[in-house]
Amino acid sequence: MSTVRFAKRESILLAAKRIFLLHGYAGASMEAIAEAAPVAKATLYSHFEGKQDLFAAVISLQCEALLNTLAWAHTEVRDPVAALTAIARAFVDLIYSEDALTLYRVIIGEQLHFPELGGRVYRSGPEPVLRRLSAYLEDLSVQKVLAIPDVGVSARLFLGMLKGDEHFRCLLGQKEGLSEAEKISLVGAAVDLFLRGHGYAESLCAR
Amino acid sequence: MSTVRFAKRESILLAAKRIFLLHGYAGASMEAIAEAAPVAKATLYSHFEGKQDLFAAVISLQCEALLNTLAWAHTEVRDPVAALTAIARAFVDLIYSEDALTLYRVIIGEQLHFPELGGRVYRSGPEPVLRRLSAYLEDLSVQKVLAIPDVGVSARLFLGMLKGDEHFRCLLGQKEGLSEAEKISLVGAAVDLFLRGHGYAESLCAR
DNA sequence: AGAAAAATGAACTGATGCGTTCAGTTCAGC
DNA sequence: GCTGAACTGAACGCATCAGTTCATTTTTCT
Repeated sequence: MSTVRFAKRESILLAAKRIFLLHGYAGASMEAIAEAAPVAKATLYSHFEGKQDLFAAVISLQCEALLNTLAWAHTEVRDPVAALTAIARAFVDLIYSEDALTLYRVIIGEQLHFPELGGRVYRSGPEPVLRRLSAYLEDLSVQKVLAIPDVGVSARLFLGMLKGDEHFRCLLGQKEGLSEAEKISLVGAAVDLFLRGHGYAESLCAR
Repeated sequence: MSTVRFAKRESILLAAKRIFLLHGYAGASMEAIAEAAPVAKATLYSHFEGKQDLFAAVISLQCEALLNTLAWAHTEVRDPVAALTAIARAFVDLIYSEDALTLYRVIIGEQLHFPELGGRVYRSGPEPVLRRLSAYLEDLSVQKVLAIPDVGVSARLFLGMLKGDEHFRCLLGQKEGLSEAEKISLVGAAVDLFLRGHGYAESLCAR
């Protein structure tokens, strides 16, 4: 029956994920993965072509998982503050999660070895949010709520404010992640600056 | 005489830099470095304790070199557009340079192995610029040119816009770097949004 | 020139790791 | 209960690599 084989495969992927994300590609050994699965090394090689294949599978799965955590809030054109805050919050929750940071670190470090995985990672978070945000800004622009000369540029600037300095420090290991208070403060400041910068007067934040 | 020994040391560091930044820590072998220096392996070990020591030395040197490329433009309080543009441009030139991107990739990937080097890298670019910018914004705030509730937050948002999405794509290998036109456009958009967002009316950009 | 310091190159140790092989065992399905 | 596919565990081949050793040569300093 294939249900047992399937379970083995899942078990291998789970162990491989743990070990690859913990030690990086070079630091992970196939023996360690087999031991952690737990599965014989021969079994491991009957499910996957080799180390690279297994790594790619793990990363793809993790990308998919991360993308699924994205909270796609409804965006009401009528209330830009709430809509932008919701988009920003979903983005921040995603990219500052421990899972995402770990994934980013591993992929960035191994980017010369696996150039195609960088694209997969980008498409599993930043890109969809960017598209979503651009579409929303386009709405705002068409409906004359905001004056946005270039929707793409503005969307990038907005997401940049959210990922900027703090995220880089997280990647460099200088920061664990963002606390709830930090997230709220960051999102609030970014939304505020963004809306004011685009001439949205009704920004009622008291800061 | 020690001038020859010094030259050997320089030669080793140069070769080590090339190879470490090209292949990463794990992908670089001491034999390859010795061969590229060119120097006998024993000589290599007479200059450095071991692989980790050599790596740390290389990274420190590279950090120092990068920091020295930073163009510290004079910041005139009277013309925020020019001053912010200058700061932004220096920052963008630094963090999007091929050398910096390579360094970031290697250090981020090896961050679990060398946690202290992350701090060194952050202090060799982002941090000094952040401090400089914060000081300048403080000036602007004190002189009532701009209303800035929290200088630190605003500075981070500004730098974030410059490093945001594009930089992440560079780290992930999805982009080579920034063209001159892209840099100008990015800096202009960020300065514009930032100043407008802080109620600076005389922003005369025609965008 | 001669002594001392440094560099060379080549071999060697010890360890790790990828991937394979194979004889024996387990287990689902008929 | 039998059959065949999947799994096991342990060993093996082969390669790479960090770091050491040492006899020989080159260079530097006195």
